[in-house]
Amino acid sequence: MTQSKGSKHILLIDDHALFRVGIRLILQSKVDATIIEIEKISDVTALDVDIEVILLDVCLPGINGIDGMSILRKRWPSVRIMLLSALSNHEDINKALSLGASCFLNKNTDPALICKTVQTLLNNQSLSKNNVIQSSATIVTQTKVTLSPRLLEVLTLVAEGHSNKYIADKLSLSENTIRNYTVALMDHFNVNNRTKIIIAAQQAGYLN
Amino acid sequence: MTQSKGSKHILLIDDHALFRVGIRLILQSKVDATIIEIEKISDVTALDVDIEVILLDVCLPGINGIDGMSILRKRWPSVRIMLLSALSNHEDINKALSLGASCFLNKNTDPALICKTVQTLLNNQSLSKNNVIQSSATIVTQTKVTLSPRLLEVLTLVAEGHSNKYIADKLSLSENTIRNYTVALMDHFNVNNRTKIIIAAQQAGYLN
DNA sequence: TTTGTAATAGTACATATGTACTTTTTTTCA
DNA sequence: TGAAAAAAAGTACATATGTACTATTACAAA
Repeated sequence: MTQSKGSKHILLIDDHALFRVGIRLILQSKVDATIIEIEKISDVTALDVDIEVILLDVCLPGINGIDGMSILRKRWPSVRIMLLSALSNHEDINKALSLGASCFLNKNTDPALICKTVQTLLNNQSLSKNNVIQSSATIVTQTKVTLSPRLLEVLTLVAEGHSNKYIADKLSLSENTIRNYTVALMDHFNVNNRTKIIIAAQQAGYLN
Repeated sequence: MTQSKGSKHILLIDDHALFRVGIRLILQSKVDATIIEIEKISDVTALDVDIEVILLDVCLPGINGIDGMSILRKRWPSVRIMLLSALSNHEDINKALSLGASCFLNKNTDPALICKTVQTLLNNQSLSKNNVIQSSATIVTQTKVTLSPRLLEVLTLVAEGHSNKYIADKLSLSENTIRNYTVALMDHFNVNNRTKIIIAAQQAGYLN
């Protein structure tokens, strides 16, 4: 599988060169995208590309992967993030998923499964539920697909405190449509009212 | 007027020693409080006192007075802030007032009026409307009194995204009471729904 | 000692939000 | 080309919020 037209980009963030080489080797022949490597979260400032998928090590020098997610999200609002960790505890997993990670997986996960997952995310498909927990040592979890541009637009307006009616007028849409979008946002963030949408979106770095 | 029982504290923030001396002289004999002086916003970290009123210069080295208000508000949620400036433009005034300043006044305001205003704020009274704009050069403006402890408590819960019903149960109050409090919060921040309460409170430094 | 404010609670009504679906059209991609 | 997803809009109903008042109690300050 070689690169085609739109050429997507995967960003690999890990401070161990050896691990980066390993991942690159696993993905390179199987996945249709350019792989970019950096060592730590703060290196993203130097990048000037659109990124579709990020493979992010939890344990990093400086800002750790989980706390760094909001920085990455601010930079690329629709990016899908895969967290990688040597050992995985439930707290990390839950925090990562609630902050909008697409999955969380153990570094000793079967390479074929890593490839498959990356490709699914590149395709902007939702991960299948049957790989929620794989085998004893290997953990993979899934959430929903990222927010569409329109949802992101509505999110911004909701976060400015506007009513559905105002947003509808502003975007020349019906109030029902905006209501449907706020429902989609509540589903996405797993909350049940618009104030919690704002709080969750702030924490996940979707705003500002 | 000498100091009595509870001894209140006024914090004077200005980088010009000469001005600080001037203000101290004006206030000392007329106002019933201890006056503490610092040169810049960042010096507040060293303070370990409750402050009731802050006289804050707009033009400061480092963080300017208006931007620094949220830091001061975080430190003392109920403090009443008086902004002082040599020249006063409408933008500054409006921003300051929307961020919860109690008044904005020109440095060449009549000393007697400064004293009277400080004393009114110390007494936790609302400033009278007739000193909104005094004479040509001198500007004084007013807003409401700061949030009571109970309102601050409700604000925190609203800002966590909870419903009126939930907050009522949590505080063992009626839902009607919470509704009355949210109205008070909307009045205070000059907004018309709870999401805007959160946004305004965040900007003013009431949260975190 | 009266005046004022905070804290509490209420009523009644209008409007906004949230829940739970169906439907149509357009775009995208395998 | 055909299936899937995004975008748009609808209906109907339940619940939450916002508006606009009144009322009681307790406490603190002039």
